[in-house]
Amino acid sequence: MKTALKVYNTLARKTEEFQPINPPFVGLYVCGPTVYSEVHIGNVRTFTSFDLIYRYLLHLGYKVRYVRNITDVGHLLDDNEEDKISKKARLENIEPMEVVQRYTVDFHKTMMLFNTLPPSIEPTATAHLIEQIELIQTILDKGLAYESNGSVYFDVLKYSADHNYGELSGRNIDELLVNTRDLDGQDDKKHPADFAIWKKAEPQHIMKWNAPWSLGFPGWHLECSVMSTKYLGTTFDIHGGGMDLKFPHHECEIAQNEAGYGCAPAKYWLHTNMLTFNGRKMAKSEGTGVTPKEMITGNHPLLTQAYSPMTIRFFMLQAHYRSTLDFNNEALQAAEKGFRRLMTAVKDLDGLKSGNTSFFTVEDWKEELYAAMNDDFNSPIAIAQLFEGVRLINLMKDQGETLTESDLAAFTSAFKTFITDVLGLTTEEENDSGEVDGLMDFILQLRNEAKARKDYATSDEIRDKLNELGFEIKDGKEGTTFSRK
RNA sequence: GGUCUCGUGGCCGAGUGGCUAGGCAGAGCUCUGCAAAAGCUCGUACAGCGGUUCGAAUCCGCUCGAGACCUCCA
Repeated sequence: MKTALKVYNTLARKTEEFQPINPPFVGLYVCGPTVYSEVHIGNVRTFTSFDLIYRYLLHLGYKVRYVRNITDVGHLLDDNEEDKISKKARLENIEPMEVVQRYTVDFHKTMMLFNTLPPSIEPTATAHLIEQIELIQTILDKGLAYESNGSVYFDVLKYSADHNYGELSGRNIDELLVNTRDLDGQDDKKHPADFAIWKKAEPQHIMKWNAPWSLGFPGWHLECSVMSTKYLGTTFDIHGGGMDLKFPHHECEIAQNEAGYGCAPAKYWLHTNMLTFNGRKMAKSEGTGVTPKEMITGNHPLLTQAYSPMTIRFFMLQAHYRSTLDFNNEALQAAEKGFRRLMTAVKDLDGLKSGNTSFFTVEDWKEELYAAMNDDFNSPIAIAQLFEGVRLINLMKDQGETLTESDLAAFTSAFKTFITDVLGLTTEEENDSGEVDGLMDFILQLRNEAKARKDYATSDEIRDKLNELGFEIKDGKEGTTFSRK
């Protein structure tokens, strides 16, 4: 390969060459979902983006430990309001951990539909309470947090005396201090910019644990600091998440790690962009989230039809992970057709015969594929290159072009590997047994016999009827094939 | 109000100082009994106005428009 992998590092605000701390090992931490409701399709995009990144790192031969947490501790909505998980539990009159269980299972099922690989470790916040309490104590001991009415707050002002709080999200502390909104009920804090690392629970709060400071629950940012450190070490390679987590979540995480462990948690910070719907960000809290189920069933007022998980995955991969992607029916339908054409080519690849000469240079074609992915995981370009491959495949199939045996093998392998292993695209199961194939072969044989005796009335009738039933008939040079519409 | 991002052909979406992105849709042609599929060709796009430059969609400034973060959020 001529090019090296480069990644856009939010911390540096530029694209940098990717150099793992301990090659061939790579530590990758991604902020996972809060399991208080179904994920929406925007969440799916983020995890699909990191799935692409994970898959490509694996493909390059790195030994990746991919950690993605499950946030199962509720966190405050805002003042005097109970947290999301407790609220949901109260509304549905069930245990908070039932909420957690239900939506964790749902999350896994959904991500499997979209063919994302499971992480190596998927730790939960509730299972790491002890570690979180320990980190709070450490930060307290170092004098960078203070206790107030049973809650513990991170002392941002004191921390920023010799640390650059705001380095990730590009804010400076003075502006932050001036611009922090004045919320009620923050009297416990010395300063509005301070954030809770332990919060005393109100009596009605259901999820709570005993800690030296109070019966309460940990601050939201804490779990990631603790779990990433526990499983990947104090400094690991890549920390990822949605752009919306840059501030305050990731900024606070860095501060906690610096304060508690004395070093920055990650070398590279990668942030994925949002999915918009009619130009607006999807957010659970805004009620603008379209769920994967609604997408797959088409059961949503703004959708004119259902879209399969692979169509959606392909659609997402056609945009770069750092760009916003807007959603509409026309674009999704285009993706559906394009995806089908791509997968048809994959199938056609197996029927190709090699020749004595090659009509293009496989290595050059491959090189561009890798160059695209090495450029900060540019999947849209990689897909464009794959479509160039589709054209080449069709030329071999229909126009008599050839590759030598070894070139054809190399091309086939690269083409398939990229689609299946790197992009994670699979043929949608048509839940056929061999029965349909057998039946179709028989019917098409009858039709070809009719054609042979120029009985076009019969052959067209068969084709039209099969068409109605959802099968598309194609008469090619090498015989007749069919596909589902 | 502060910080920042973006505005590309009918739609989605790459690129980013001079070289074809790609997909879908549309038009024409070839192949074919017809059709489908496929191949080839085409539209000459970069919000507007200035500036820098031999040359800008790409750099700078302004204007307009959209969005994100500053508060839970992927």
